[in-house]
Amino acid sequence: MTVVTTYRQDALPARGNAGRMGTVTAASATRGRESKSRERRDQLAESALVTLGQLGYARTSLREIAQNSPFSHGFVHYYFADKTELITYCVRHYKRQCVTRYDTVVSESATAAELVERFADELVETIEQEAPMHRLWYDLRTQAMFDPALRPDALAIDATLQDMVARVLERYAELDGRSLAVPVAVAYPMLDGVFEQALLRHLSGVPDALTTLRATACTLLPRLLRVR
Amino acid sequence: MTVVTTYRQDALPARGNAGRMGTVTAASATRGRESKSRERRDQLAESALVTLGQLGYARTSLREIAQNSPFSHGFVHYYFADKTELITYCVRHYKRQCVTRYDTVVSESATAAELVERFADELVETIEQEAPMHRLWYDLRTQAMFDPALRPDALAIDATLQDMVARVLERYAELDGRSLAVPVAVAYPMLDGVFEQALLRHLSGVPDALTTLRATACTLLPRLLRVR
DNA sequence: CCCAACTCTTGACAGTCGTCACGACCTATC
DNA sequence: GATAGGTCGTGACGACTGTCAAGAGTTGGG
Repeated sequence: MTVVTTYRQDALPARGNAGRMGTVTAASATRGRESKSRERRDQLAESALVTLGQLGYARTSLREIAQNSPFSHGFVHYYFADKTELITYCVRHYKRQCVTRYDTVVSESATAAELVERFADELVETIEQEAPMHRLWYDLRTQAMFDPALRPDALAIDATLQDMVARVLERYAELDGRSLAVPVAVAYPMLDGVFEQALLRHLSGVPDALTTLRATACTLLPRLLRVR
Repeated sequence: MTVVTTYRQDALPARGNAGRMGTVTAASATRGRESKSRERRDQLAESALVTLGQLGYARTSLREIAQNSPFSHGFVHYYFADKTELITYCVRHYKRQCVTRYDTVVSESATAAELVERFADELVETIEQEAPMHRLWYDLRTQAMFDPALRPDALAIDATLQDMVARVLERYAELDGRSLAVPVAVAYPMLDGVFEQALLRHLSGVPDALTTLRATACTLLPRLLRVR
């Protein structure tokens, strides 16, 4: 069984106005349709992300997504050709808002010590507020180990998250007047592993999972800089 | 919908001789049956682990497991009451043989430098030889974030793996005459994150994923010890 | 040698899944 | 205001799932 994966533009619906559409119609009307179409897709993605975060990738059916949204299950297949197309669109949609998570920490911290503290706080707060979202991300990344169709997205998001960590660490090094002891490509998986473990333990009801995460971050970050 | 989870002994089959059986039968025959029952369960687990490693937790059906084994799909339900019972039994079965993975590295390395080299080699070899097994483990751990029934097993296996890493690192510190700079509870998630990232990249066809893993391990381990 | 218990296979049931065709509704254009 | 096309809900199909009942096949004890 061979699977042919075709890349589709994010803005174009699956079957809606996907075909030839600018034949006679005015360009303005087409643009109006396109924007409305994207709007619908984003509405559905927003709703689907909640369900996906609750149930996980495998247990979430298209019907369940539709049921937890103001739309019907036929609506889903009108705007998305496939289940995987919906999923990847949802995760890309989530990615956009996730990247800016630590930007204020980077821009507002005046000293290295302050940056560490605020970074650790933000780590904890992220789990407290968006634990379902993050387990969904880990779910997708793990499924990418099995399904080749998910790998480009998983690797791309990983790269984006690594860039996010890079901005934090490089600003931290700059504030402290030192340089990074390990490349970001090493530091990111390390921090990610610590974060993932804390997420699992937090979801499992381990009481001090988040306080441990905070302490770990505070002791770990200084060790990522070169000894003076 | 409430789900009642009942813990079952590993040695007892689901419905086979699980009921009252030692009424008139000789105890020796009962023991013989028990051992044969466990043998059957292990045979099925061995076969199921291959399928699970190929398809992943969600995509693997009981029929698929049976089809890739010399047994029928009814056989599965004769020895295992539930799908989750089969899965957890399989993973426990795998856990037993995984723990001893780095024991020779610990016992045979004469110097700290040799231990680092052999540990890094073993990391790479593990991915090369048992990538499907490890993505299955990551799959199960991620599913535990959603399904509470899997959490005890996931946390238990994580603890076992952490103990394994602890034996390596403590021996490494001993050989080098230094002490660990970070507790093992921090070092394990770090190394696990690096390993997980390398596994994903290796499965995704990134060419230098394993050589990068090896280099990372060699530079990371010395940084886990206190400065002299 | 027979009978009973154990072992395992076959077949089927109820439910859910992704997918799609059909038709109703709405909107805008002539 | 008729009409064509975009938009979306309803219903159904086929495939697949976990689960279980019923009955063959096998084994061992009397």
